[in-house]
Amino acid sequence: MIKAVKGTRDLLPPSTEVWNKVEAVAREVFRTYNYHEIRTPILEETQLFARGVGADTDIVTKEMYTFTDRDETSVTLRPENTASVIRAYIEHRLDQRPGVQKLYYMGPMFRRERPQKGRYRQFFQIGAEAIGSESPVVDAEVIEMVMEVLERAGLGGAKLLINSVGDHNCRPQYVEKLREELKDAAPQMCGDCQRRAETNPLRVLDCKVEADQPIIEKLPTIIDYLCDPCRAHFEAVKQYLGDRGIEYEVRPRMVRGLDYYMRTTFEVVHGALGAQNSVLGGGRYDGLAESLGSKVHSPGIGFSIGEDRLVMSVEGEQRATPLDLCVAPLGEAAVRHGAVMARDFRRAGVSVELVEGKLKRVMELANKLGARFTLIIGDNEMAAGRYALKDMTTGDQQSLTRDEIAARLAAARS
RNA sequence: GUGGGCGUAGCUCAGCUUGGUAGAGCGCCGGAUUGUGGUUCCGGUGGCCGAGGGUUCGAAUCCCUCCGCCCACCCCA
Repeated sequence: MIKAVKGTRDLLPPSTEVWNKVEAVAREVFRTYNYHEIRTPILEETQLFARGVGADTDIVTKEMYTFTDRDETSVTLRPENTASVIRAYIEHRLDQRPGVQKLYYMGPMFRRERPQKGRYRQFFQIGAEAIGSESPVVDAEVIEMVMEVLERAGLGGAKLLINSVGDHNCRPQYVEKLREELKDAAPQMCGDCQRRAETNPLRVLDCKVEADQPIIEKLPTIIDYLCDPCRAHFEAVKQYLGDRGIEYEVRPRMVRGLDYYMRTTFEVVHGALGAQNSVLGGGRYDGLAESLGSKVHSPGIGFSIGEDRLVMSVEGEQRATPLDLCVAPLGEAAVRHGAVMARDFRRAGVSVELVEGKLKRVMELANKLGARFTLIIGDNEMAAGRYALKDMTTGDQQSLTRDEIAARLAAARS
């Protein structure tokens, strides 16, 4: 028995209706902010992620699906999409196009982690990138937009967390300071933290071990060490969010896992997601283009929604997709007659299922399919040009002409 | 990579402690006479009990190994 590979899954109806709805909502919101879709390959040269995401990150060191192609180049199934979008931006000289480039995407990403609730090896992201501006106005607009998507997708009770992680100017100084403090503090902390103090000091900040919290609270935060330009940027972002009435919480200890982030970072969390409670993450990446070899400075900011997680927290009771009409032809001649009628109704936008068989069986099936109406076509009906249309909710049945039926169906759909 | 929980019918699960070669509900299919669904009643389909090995006269049940799924750590979407 062949099964879906570990960490991947089949999305079946009616759940796929929810996915489509979420995607449709996102596209509609993106449209109103003048974002346009970009589709990049799922397969990229491994170098792209090593340089873009960061050679020392968990993603690159142990989570990528990498293999050697037949021409000996190393290729990787994309673990995220920002690096690809920037690659495409550089490759196609989108910096030469007028204005800020506002791009969105949706599709599968791959990371070889141990699966658990809300975490899959193939997962789907809906994301957007605004490239070509350093303005905090853009930061606020991007955040506003993604919050709009969440709200219109039906997600309630989500919490927006923001932070600034500084830039190449102030962050190294902060990390240095943190390292210093940790020399004294780390020995009293959990084993993981002692290890992290060496490898990645920033990670100590979001340790969840209860006993470590008092110590962590005394450690300096990046916010206190921001250089003036970074501080001004962060203050502006907060002000613009305030102008829009967007509620947020500053989390000075929030750390992001990708190296390219600088200045603004943000995240939205939601309960009922299990331990993986983050629905989306994003931030500014002003140096990413350069680290991918671009000669033009291309500052940008973007986010990525975990679509699996969004669907999970939005998904309520799923009712089967409604069917407008079930056609029940009685006999061979009626099947031919009914098939033509079905085509005409479909052309008018009505969803139609044509079912052969004994009337009783067809009626039972129509009921199970949730058909709004059933159209019975027998010899009498064909001779008279009037057909029996049964309203499955009320049980009423009327003898109507084609045009009358079309009108009834149209009326019921509106 | 490391823990913990769980694998019995399409689905949700009982049976396992105290071994005697499988059950319920739902679903699916059919019937309750002619071209009418939902409710009810009757009948039926359906399982190498995750896989392999061991103990035993006999294993879904006890023991070992493996595999799979889930949850958590880690990390992140």
